[in-house]
Amino acid sequence: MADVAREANVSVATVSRLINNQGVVSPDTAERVYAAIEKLAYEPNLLARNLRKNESWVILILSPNFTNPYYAHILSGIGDAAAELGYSALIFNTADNEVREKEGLEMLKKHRADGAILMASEIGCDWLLEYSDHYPCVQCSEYDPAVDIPHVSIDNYQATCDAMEYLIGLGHKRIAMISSENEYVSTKLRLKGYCDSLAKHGITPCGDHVVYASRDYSFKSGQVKARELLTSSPVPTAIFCISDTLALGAITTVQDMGLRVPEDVTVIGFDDVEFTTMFHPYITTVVQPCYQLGRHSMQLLYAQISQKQDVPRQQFLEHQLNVRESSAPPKSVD
Amino acid sequence: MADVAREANVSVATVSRLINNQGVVSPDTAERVYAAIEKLAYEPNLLARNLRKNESWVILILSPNFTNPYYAHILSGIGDAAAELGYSALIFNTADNEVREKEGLEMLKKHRADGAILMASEIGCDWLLEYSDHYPCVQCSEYDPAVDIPHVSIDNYQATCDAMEYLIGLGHKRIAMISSENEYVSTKLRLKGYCDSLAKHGITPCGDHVVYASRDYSFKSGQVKARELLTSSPVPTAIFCISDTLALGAITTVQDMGLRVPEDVTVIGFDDVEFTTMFHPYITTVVQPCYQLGRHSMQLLYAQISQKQDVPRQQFLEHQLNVRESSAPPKSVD
DNA sequence: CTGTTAGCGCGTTCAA
DNA sequence: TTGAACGCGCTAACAG
Repeated sequence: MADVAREANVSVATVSRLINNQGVVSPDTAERVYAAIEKLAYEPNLLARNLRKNESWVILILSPNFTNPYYAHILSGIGDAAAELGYSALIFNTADNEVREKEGLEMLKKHRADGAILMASEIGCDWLLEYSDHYPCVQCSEYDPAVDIPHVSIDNYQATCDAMEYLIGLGHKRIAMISSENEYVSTKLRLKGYCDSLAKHGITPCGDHVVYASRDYSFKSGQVKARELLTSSPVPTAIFCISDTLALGAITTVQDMGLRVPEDVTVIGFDDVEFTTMFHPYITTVVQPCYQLGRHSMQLLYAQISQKQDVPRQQFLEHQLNVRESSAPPKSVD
Repeated sequence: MADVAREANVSVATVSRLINNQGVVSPDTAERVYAAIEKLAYEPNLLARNLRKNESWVILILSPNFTNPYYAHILSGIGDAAAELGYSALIFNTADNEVREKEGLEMLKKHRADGAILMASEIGCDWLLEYSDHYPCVQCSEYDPAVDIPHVSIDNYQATCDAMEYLIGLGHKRIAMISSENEYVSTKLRLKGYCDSLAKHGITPCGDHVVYASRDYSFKSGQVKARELLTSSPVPTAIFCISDTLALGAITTVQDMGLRVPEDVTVIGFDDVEFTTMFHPYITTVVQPCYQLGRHSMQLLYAQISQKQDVPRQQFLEHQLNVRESSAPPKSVD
């Protein structure tokens, strides 16, 4: 910057004013400065600027992993929105580990980032308040209703009710659910939506018809749990899975057991990731707007960082039931 | 830091020396300082430290997207290795766009990052030298053999030859290839491996048997191109696809046309992403060690940043052919 | 409209 | 073994 100033015969203050569009600079000096910047290929040193202004223009993304397509799409949305707002996005893999998560949040204290977006917080994450009280934080998809941190998600309860209404409308009565053993609020709400919907229609759920897959919704655990369901009695005519990967696992197992989807068993999923339409039967699923979830999280974070007034604590995005090939009425209505 | 110094009755220099393990500090003053750090929950300000040392401890990852599982796994490897080395990983979505790519690399000039890892560079990327000459850069998976930038990848030529030897060994003679219209070195080398392998066995390739899918290996284009192949004459008995997504598209098309995989047509893929074993037929494919590709890229970048001597310009990782269910001998050997 | 100057928080001389 | 002082490159307050 000093070089530019010398080259243009002005002071560094003038150069600074110009590149920050601050104050007024006469047209001809401006031209000289721009010429010097061009000539010397000058780029401002963010290290110095950020120290001076005490801001990093970096945001932190905490995720249990980046290969799961669900997280990958959210990541994508955050990244794009961040870039548009002039921020750089730092990724931090928590490996689903609270210690790692705290490690990541320490970045905030060290001024490496101006704020953080957290994915996959479980119920009982009040310890997060220690950070969110001091630094801008947003939770994406998962949150604790009892903990007051701004978050964005879909309405998991309503989404599940929609799916259940659809299944019940199809004539299904013996509807099973493959839930998960994690402590996500989405898991809780989906279970509640399932139970309430059955109750509303006077259907008594069979105790064996709710099973719990691995915390990360693995394909394999979907297979295992589907087998459990199909060997239980009475056998369900429909299986509601809280993720597409689980649904895919369930479908393969149904088929391996010599049954057909949807003729013998209906299977529906949740999320709508790519592979739902990569092979038949295309999977009927509840669509989550992952990319938009990411974008809105970033915007919410930005609102906090820029100290906007009345930042919403909660934001719900629209979900949608996509009916495809893996669902149909039950064979015989008993 | 001044607070800590005051609290411990020492100067800031002593505090600094201590947290950087520099010089010698007497045990008892050290203890006082540590106590003060603990008491005040002091965390060094990276903004200031980095300005002083003129380094950011951030590395930049340029990728055309983060949702493609292939890139997502590399990203994961880079991120983990970076964290182990004390670096933070910045993601930058180039959207397969050269302008965006340059935009990303400008981060280096601005001192936002100490180095960059580039994915998906095409042949003819000499313009990159403008950056790689001044800042540490590594190319992951793709590179230009004519451009001297350190890179890590598999041996695409040998990998393709291995796959072709397997197909030919199975008895296939009419082997088609779904390549891509991009300009990646991997695409070139795989095409060469395909041609050379056929020639080596005295098989004259049919001109119609090499088709070019979309640059991003989309599922849909795999379907379209497979249909072209299966309606050409003579009909191929095997299709070698340069990505698993293409292979999956091809398989669904084969099936939609009333044929069976592998009984009527053999299909093999490349990369080995999750869905190769998510439904039948499990896909025979060439395994790329994506995660390791990412890790090694980061290590190579680190070697450059720390000015190690004799940083290798080229690094090949092991590939492997995974034979599964989508490949078999042709029905009739003609 | 422009220049001088202080200081962001730290690491690193140099002198004591 | 410790502390005082300087400066990294920049922005902002103030003076002119």
